[in-house]
Amino acid sequence: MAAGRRVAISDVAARAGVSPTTVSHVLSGRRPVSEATRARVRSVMDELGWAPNEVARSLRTQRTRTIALIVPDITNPFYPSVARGLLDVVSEPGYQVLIGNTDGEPRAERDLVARMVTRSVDAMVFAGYYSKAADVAPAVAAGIPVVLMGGRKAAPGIDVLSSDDLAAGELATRYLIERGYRRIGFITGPAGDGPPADRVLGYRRALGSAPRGLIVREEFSRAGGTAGMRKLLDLAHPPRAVLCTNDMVAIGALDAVRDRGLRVPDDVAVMGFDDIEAAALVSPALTTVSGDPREQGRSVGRVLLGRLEGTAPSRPQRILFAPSVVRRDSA
Amino acid sequence: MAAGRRVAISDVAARAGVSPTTVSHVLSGRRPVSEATRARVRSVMDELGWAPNEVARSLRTQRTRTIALIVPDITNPFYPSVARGLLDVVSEPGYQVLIGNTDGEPRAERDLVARMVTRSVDAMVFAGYYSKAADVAPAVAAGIPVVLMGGRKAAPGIDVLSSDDLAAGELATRYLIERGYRRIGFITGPAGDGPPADRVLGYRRALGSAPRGLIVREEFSRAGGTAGMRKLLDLAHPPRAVLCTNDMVAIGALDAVRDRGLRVPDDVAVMGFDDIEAAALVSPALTTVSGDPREQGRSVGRVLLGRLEGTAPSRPQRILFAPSVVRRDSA
DNA sequence: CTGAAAGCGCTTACAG
DNA sequence: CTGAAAGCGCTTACAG
Repeated sequence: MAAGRRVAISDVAARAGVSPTTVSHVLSGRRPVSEATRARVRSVMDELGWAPNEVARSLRTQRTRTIALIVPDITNPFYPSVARGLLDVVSEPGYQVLIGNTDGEPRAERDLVARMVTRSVDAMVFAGYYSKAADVAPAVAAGIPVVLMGGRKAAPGIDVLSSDDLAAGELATRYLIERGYRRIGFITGPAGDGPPADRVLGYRRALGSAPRGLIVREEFSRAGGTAGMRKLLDLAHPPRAVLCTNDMVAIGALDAVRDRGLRVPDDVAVMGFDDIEAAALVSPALTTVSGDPREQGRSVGRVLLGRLEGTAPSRPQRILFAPSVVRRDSA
Repeated sequence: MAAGRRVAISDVAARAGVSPTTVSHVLSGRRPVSEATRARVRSVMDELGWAPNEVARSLRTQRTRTIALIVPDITNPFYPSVARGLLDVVSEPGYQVLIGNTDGEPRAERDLVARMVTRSVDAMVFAGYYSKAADVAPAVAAGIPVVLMGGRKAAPGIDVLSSDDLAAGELATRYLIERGYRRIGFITGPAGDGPPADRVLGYRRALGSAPRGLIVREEFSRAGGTAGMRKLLDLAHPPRAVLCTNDMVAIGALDAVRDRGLRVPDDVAVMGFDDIEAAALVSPALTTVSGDPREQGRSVGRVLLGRLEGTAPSRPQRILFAPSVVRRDSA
């Protein structure tokens, strides 16, 4: 299939009767080349169908124009959206993205980070459920700019971009309050920290007073949502609105309301977080709070591009993404 | 940040008092190295934290251990699953995947294919809504093995793997027939070819006789499904079961049934294709036909690996993926 | 069991 | 305006 040797810059040079140096310069425009020479070289390039070998170029320039994107599960719709946003901004300047899937396994994470360093990626975005600076230490040591998504704090050489879950919890709660709800329940997961805990924190903050017995802990799943909603509905004074830690849990909560022969939002309003695709498709369509993952990806791309262009070796950033309410029918 | 020059194989060699040749050989195991030397080199590698520079290695070996995955929209959940399946099989042998998003635009497609060739990817998977051999010609010309997903026919240097949509249409229809349905409707999209047309073809084939007036054409959308179902329900003899060209259309059909105060599946059974995430989450949960995208990705990976190992320069393959019914509550 | 040397295909000081 | 040469960091014939 491969018709012998690939054509190289030396072939173009020979055929055009110039040196490789000149060919390189007509390509880059980094130094003047006479009009005549330029035209001749150009036409030989076309004739031979030559394009510079990126690998050779990378070895020489020490830049690969490659960005590593390491995620726990590319199948979780949040990450493809992030990838899309990242591509939106880095494709134009010529970067490509190398994808890695870790399943959240520390071993796979270490392996992937190491391999990406070995491949001399120009930058790295590392997303994890609980990302820490230690996870990307080898990349930082190699001088590769990295942004951590979903982490808690910036560190030397590491920018951190995360959803503002506290703000999200607060926003959702205030949205409900503005619509006249006073007794608002919350179905969350097992105790712990991270995004779920922050969402509850925001809820408490918006409410001012700590709601008594209105926070229920279940699994992070549809079944968990169903169980949680049942408990809330069985209360002497059930809440008139309930916040669910994510959309999947909210969908489970919807199931429970339907099973009881009640109506959403007339009998209970239900609200989720994340805005997964299904949120718009269930019935009633779910009102939820979104962190706009594609925009997060774009933002990550911009930060990285800034680091790559080295415009001011500024101190590590921590950016929190403002959430917004996606208003639909369930609340 | 970068602490000066990266450590290279020559640094390891110097420090271990051997030649780079030997260091390379202890790494590759391609020729015997004395026990003592090997131990010394190994310990210097650890001490210096050296790992071979993949870029230099690629330039020398002419292999990048990189596979390009070019898709129309990484945000369409089918593709992340394919990506996952691909990673499942190619990660172990050390390949990484470079992702490209085309939005189905011919210009972007051409650009990406060209760039990937320039980067010397070892293999390419190109997925499009209507993939053609011409789209990947530059890769084939460069001797890069490519598999086309969603294309119609194999060609020299190109393997084609697609969902078997005809079988899917047939399977869905037979499933319904076995459950006692006789009048079966079909909501499809505007006339054309490709997967939707094949699904209808399979339906006709399973039915034997051409159903009169039970095929309805609408947009490929939720609204299209709603409109289509309304038409079907307005018939003098409405069908008792309806197949929808994809899950989104089926979800729209569900909306229409609900609006009429009818019940699924008691009054009408509804079935979709693709098994998108939302299929399991709507109510009633949608019975659908799946092409198992992750398995498709794995299969693509295996085909590519076979080509890369060059085990038998076999003729181009065309593989059709057998669909299966995902039985839930709507039919 | 080990090493010197060539070469993969570029870009970029250096020199004119 | 142009070219010769070095060098990025490896691997692999070739030689001993």
